[in-house]
Amino acid sequence: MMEKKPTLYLIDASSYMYRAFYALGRRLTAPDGTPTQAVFGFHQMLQKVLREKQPEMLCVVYDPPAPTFRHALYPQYKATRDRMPEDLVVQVPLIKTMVDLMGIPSLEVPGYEADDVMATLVRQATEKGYAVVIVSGDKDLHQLVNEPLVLQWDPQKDELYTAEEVVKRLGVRPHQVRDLLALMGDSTDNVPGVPGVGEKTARELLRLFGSLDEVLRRVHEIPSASVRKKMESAQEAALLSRQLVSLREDAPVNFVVAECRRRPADVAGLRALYERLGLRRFLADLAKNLPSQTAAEMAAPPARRDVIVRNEPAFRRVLEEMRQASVLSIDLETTSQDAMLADIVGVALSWRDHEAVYIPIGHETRDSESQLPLAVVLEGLRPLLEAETPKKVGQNIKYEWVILKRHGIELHGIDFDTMVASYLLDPGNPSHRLERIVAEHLGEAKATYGDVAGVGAKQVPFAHVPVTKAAAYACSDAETTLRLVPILRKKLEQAGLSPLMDTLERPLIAVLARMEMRGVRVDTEKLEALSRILEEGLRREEQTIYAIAGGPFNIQSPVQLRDILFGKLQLPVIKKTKTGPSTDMSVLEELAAHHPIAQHIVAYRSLAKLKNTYVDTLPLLVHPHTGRIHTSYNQTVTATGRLSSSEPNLQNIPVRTEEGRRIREAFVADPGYGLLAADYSQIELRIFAHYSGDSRLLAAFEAGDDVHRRTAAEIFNVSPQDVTAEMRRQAKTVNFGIIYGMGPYGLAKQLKISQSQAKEMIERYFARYQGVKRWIERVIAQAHKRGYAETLLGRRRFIPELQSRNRSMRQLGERLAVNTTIQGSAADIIKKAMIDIDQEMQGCGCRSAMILQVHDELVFEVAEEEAGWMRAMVKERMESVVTLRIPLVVDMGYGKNWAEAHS
DNA sequence: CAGGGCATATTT
DNA sequence: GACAAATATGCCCTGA
Repeated sequence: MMEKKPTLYLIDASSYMYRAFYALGRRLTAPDGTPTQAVFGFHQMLQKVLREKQPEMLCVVYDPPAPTFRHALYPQYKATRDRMPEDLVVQVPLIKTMVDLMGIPSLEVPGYEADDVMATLVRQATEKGYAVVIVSGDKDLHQLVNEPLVLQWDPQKDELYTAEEVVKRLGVRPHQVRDLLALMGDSTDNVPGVPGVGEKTARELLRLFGSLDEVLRRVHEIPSASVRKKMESAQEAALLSRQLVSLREDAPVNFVVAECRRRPADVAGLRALYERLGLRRFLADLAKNLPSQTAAEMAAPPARRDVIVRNEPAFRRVLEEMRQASVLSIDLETTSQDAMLADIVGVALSWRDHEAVYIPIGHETRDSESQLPLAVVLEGLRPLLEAETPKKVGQNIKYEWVILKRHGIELHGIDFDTMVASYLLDPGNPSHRLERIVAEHLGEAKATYGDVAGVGAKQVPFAHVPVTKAAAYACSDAETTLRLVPILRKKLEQAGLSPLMDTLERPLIAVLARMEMRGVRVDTEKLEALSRILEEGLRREEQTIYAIAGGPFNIQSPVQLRDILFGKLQLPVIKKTKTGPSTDMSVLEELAAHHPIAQHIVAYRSLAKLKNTYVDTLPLLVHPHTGRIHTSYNQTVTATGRLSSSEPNLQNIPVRTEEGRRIREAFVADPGYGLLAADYSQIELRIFAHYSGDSRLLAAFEAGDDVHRRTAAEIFNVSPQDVTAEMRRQAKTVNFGIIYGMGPYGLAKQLKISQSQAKEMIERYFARYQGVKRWIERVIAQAHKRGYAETLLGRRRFIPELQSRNRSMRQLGERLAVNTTIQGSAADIIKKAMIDIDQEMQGCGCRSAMILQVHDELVFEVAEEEAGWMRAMVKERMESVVTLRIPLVVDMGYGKNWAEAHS
């Protein structure tokens, strides 16, 4: 039997260099300032090819320097192209070096463009019976597609161009592509084509005649007189164009199988290159995608000395060593991701690079015969953990803080959190998992939790992981965290983020931990009663809807609902989603005018939402021991610097509707306590006023006016006392819209007015608040220049969208720059207030506690006898946390439950 | 049957 | 496509 021949992958280098260069903008540079975004993008593309295709044979083909034979043919060839940007020029040799070091063959033939070289290799390889995949997104190369032997693939878009796909894209078969390009021309390469003939005409001509030669031979048969005339006068141009776009198959190269085989990578060379370019994370990529043994070794962590502590003498020795340490990395292994429910299974500690210890405690496996009791371990560690030194570091150390506190140990001396540091360095990054941080900043591959305990259905409790396996994992966590600290600290320093870390985010860790632990009391009986009421309402709406629809269906299924509304009832389609007509709230509101069913669906949805998401779910989250609800405050999630809350999310508890307020009534204070709610009044608009220095906006806040009323008076040109409720409502929407960068379209939709009216309203706003307009322009310009937006306390969010070549993406980037500055500064302010207030409360040993944060609001559970003091202290701290050009104002409310406190 | 994508809903 | 930041739920399809 004949062995199957490997497929040859030909990689079109230029197109990916350009694409990577422009796609990533100017964000990536090496420590020495060398731009690296093209190297980065090229690497990503190569990794994808290697990972997904594991090619045995491949070759990267470069374009040679101009001129090529085409310039001899037509001096203006590619004359309209800008010169390669200098920032890209310097990256080309880096990319070539990288390709060489990776052991990937490459070619560059003077006088012949990469396309011609590839065409030649395609011919030679297919003649020998090899299949070829052309790795490129370029449409010129479609002419080489020749199934089944020759295919084109674009790994970045993940599109495979078969002959059929080419027809779909261009409307002609692959062999007709060059004739199509010859007729229509190609503006990027300055190929003239036939003047007046575009893509449509060219395609039609080829459909009628099959080829350019036929078109020219039977030019008198062309049905349209004008096209006929154009063709007659441009025969020369058409033939020249065809020469230009035709790929030559006679480049002076020889396809030699052995020369296209992948060679082993030069590990040391790559390491040096990546180190120099500040792309250490690539080392970890390599380990995954290069089968080469050396590459895997290279990216594996340096050998680490793990000690498993199984008896008391060993534990005492370890404690003695730790007492001498200045920094201690700590990682608890437990039975749950939820710190309030987790039981300790083991403790990993590291205080010297490449060394760590694991103390198994609660493993239930065959190799767990000798484990120290939890109490012994905790009592042994207590003095170290409660002291300021050694300094404690960790990855999400709030988790350890809460668990230790539950065991009566208060962790002191928290010095660094790698998760928080990674977040501050790049808050837009969706992952701050340890393995990703290690890959990026240490260039090492690391086992994940899933690798050790399994994922999904196959996941086992950590206690069932064998001690040796658990130890390796836990030690690697603690030890890599320790080594990350100085590296991340330095990067924070270089970015000017150290003060934000030291004075805001790090002190906040313990504050959030205390809030989570205290939790909030929920009146489950009240919720159960509410559940029954909602149940009844749901049943009633359901019956009504079935009656109108003429039969039962699943109202909660968008698909079935779509069939009923737009099929059976023939209601007009207002807007569409990706999958079909939309049935969301705004659509149903409009449909209410056409058909009574719409309002019932709105009512049903609203009841179902409240019941399923809040009323029936909150009681399930009551902690079995504390009887309270303990949310998680996530410090490293949002791109703007806000906190988020989950399990449950207490930041989106309903407030607008009557039923919603009933839910807030179920959030109650303990007996002897009350709830104090304190919220910043108009904080985002105040920040706007502060930053912009706009005289009218500043005056409104200084006078203590109702800003929305003032805005209404300004944009409707009436005196404040003549502002109607409707005018105020519209002005309020405009004010919020400005913060979010809303355009005429969005405002029109929101206010249900015409787009021209909305446009006029925005224009009037900016005419009255010219300082605001100028500031927005300034912020956008600065973000363009720096590549990031910056908040009041120096938080940075990178905005790659600003470098997009897509206009709407760029505009999104500009809105992000404005909104992040405002929203992020508000987040900075309230975080600082939380720290100040917490410090005040810790200092006086009071019984009251901060329990909730909802972006511009803090909620406290206040001991009745402390209520007066708390009220004054909280207001004072919140209002004086920073000094802006206008005062910060805090509104307060007090009551037995959250609804009452909110007024 | 788990997991992911989508549509929808809630908050600031 | 058009207005920023989040989390949660139910449906429905995909793939083991």
